[in-house]
Amino acid sequence: MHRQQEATCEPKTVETTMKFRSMGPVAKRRFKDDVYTAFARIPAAVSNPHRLEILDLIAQRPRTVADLAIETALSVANASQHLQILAKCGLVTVERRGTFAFYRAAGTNVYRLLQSMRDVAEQNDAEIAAAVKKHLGNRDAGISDFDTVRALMTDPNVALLDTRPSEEFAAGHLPRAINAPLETLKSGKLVLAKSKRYVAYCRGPYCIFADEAVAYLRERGFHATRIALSPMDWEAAGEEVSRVV
Amino acid sequence: MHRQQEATCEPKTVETTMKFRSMGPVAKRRFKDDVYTAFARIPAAVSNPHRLEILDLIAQRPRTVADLAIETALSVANASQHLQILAKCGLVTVERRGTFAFYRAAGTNVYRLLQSMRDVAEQNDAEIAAAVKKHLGNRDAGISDFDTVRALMTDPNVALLDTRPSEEFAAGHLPRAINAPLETLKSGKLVLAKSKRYVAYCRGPYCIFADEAVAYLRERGFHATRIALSPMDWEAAGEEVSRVV
DNA sequence: TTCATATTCAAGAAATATATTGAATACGTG
DNA sequence: CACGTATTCAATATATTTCTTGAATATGAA
Repeated sequence: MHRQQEATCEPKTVETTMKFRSMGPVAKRRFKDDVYTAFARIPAAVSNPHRLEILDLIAQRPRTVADLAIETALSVANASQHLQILAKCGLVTVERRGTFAFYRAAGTNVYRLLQSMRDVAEQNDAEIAAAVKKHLGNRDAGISDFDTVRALMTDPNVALLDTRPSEEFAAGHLPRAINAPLETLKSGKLVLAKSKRYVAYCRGPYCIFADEAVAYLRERGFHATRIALSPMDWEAAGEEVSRVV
Repeated sequence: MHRQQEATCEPKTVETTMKFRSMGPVAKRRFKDDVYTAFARIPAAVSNPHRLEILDLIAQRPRTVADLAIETALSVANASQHLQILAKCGLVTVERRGTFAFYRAAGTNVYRLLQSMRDVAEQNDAEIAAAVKKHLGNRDAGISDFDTVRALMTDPNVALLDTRPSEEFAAGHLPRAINAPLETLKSGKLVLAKSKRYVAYCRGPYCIFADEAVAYLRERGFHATRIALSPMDWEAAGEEVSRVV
């Protein structure tokens, strides 16, 4: 609820609320059932692991059905069905170009929903921490504090590395970040300095692109760390991301 | 994700990330499946209309199973099962006193999750607006802007009315609000003035307590409007609510 | 101890969600 | 037009969720 409105002290509900007609207990129950059933559509849409993964992926950049099917290891038909469920309640939008259907996240409020789900999951549900620990051990996803990241962005001794694929970098990255997926690092095309501090980020705290990049750099004697903040977090907080034109 | 951390520029992930071992494609898929399955527990828990209603109710104040069963028109056994699902992933906590089990919302982050679900639902899913309109017509839930509410709270010509039951008022209300459920208004125990502006609130934009109070007051010639903001919104934004001791 | 009450448990039926399969549609290209 | 490709549709089998029912447990009071 509650998109912020202009601060006028005179509430503007006078005439509309006038029409309120009181409901009997049966009508009240029907009303509640209808409203809660309607609202439950949203969590139902994101209550499936595959749809969560799909949303995370298209939050990074628009993707076609076939793209998503490959990345999520689903059949194309199945991916299409999941996307339709997401589209039906407005979480994603489609743009059709020729035979292709480009799906994208409907808005930053969708990402904010994902954020607050993760927040609750991490703080309240021990089983989630266990699932992550099982695969990644005690690894720390790194800081996600905006002021710290802002400081890193302007520090001349720091190089911010966006370790995601170039398409995602192009669709939106942290200001001053350099696109450095593992392949690019391995290719040796980037000139690195031992005197620099490399700070890597990727899609978020549970993405391992940044971990891979950090491990690679450290093995070669560079100073590298990861942060948990993603460009989506940055944008969802109202900050500007940079795009490749 | 992303609880804010202290702003230290030196990331503290140095040793832990050191241990990162790269995964093969099969391990990566297993990792993603595990993580997304774990995270999906949270939306799955809130994807049921009855559990949404239960959460909304215990966000207002702790309640027993029997209480909730009555308020939601569920059988006690069914309500208990729903509560256990919510408890299993940490959305609610139980405190047992004698034979009673008091369930309460686990924290403000749970309410924030509900908020962002509502936000997405309202902005992205037309079917939800339709469900509300079907029962309430074009009624406006009123402002939910914090600065405006702050101004109303200090305006001497305005009386803030908390139209919820007294138990919920006691558990937390907006500063300077007066508890005025419909029954209390009808009882005539409250001294009202035509010169005052009455501003009513209740559990949130889809609660009709405030509408009922406003309709009652207007019929009797008082100046009354409703706002959409609830004490939970107020508290979730980091503001202080008042409690009855 | 016996009883009443609050809650939970367990088993089964009904409803819903999901993945698979193969076919259908729709578009661009030669 | 015919063909290849991207996507969607429709039907089915399977798995999961939900509600109901009746019993079980646990606590406090008589």
